[in-house]
Amino acid sequence: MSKKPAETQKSAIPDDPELQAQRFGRVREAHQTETAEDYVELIADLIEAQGEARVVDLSSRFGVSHATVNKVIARLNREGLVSNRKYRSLFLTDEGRELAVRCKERHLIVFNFLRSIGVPEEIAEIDAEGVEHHVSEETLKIFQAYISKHKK
Amino acid sequence: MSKKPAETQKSAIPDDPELQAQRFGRVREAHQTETAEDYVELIADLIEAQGEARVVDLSSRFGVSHATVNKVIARLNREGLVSNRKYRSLFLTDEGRELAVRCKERHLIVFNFLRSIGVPEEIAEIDAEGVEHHVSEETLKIFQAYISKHKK
DNA sequence: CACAAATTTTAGCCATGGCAACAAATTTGA
DNA sequence: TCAAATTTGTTGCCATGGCTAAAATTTGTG
Ligand SMILES: [Mn+2]
Ligand SMILES: [Mn+2]
Ligand SMILES: [Mn+2]
Ligand SMILES: [Mn+2]
Repeated sequence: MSKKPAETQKSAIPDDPELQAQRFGRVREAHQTETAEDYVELIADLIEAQGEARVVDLSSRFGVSHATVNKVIARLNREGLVSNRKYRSLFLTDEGRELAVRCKERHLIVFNFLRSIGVPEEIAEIDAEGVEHHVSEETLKIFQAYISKHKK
Repeated sequence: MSKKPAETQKSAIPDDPELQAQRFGRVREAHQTETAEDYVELIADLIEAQGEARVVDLSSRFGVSHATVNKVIARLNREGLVSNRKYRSLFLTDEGRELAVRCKERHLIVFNFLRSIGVPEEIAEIDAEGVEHHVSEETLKIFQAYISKHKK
């Protein structure tokens, strides 16, 4: 029953269970940090562009209710990424600011890479927003190298 | 306070709020379907490789408890992707099988693309597992074209 | 100032996907 | 055969991130 023709199977046989589990574990980890990453990135952008970041802005730019934003902000505060006082605009802690910088760099590399292989701008914007959280440092370096090599 | 030097800012000004909201909405949509995609894909692989897919296998390969697997399977059943009878191994519905095929194709394209730009095998395996869910059809076509052009 | 509008917070609800612990069924093997 | 081991299912807990509705605060206007 498990005697397949010894041909080189497409892939059929999933790899070692533990290896596979590690990979899925990595994806779950990424999901854990994803919200935090997008929030600090957008907060940093808003502060830079408008001088301050308000719940209303996050709400409209993320496309979620302000109640949701509040709940997430509470978590980020608890985790030391955001510092906020009641009814006042939002600030990043040092840690939050550092994370934002790293995320913006990464986001831009993913976006530029997609553009450089020919993905249309708006599509690249959409894909980058999700892909960024799942690209390893190694792959990021390769993206960066590719961009450098292919820019005029 | 909001008077920046009129230089060409890196990106600073986030784009139109509604556009941005659409992008994040897309990412949230992808997260909705992500679990289903990985499950049907793995179930299909297991059936192909071992003749059947059991809760135990999913549990060990995803690296989560069997209780979690059970809960997800219940949802996939409710959504018409998986058909299962108590204490029996798992099956895909026609719809589930179709989804699995599409997901495997997409997964493979993402993986092969990463390999073709020089990402090491295991890194490519890890990244592909997350990236696959956030790559648009358009980008996928570009990936595919790139692979075709660069295969020896 | 006073009051209306906008913003923020809170409360309470839901679905998903994690977990441990216990219960039930099936399979294995002595 | 039948007891032990394995597998599967169930229950109840938690955190996250969605929502609506209502309350509290700040802001802006007359
Ligand atoms: Mn993102
Ligand atoms: Mn981003
Ligand atoms: Mn995946
Ligand atoms: Mn996959």
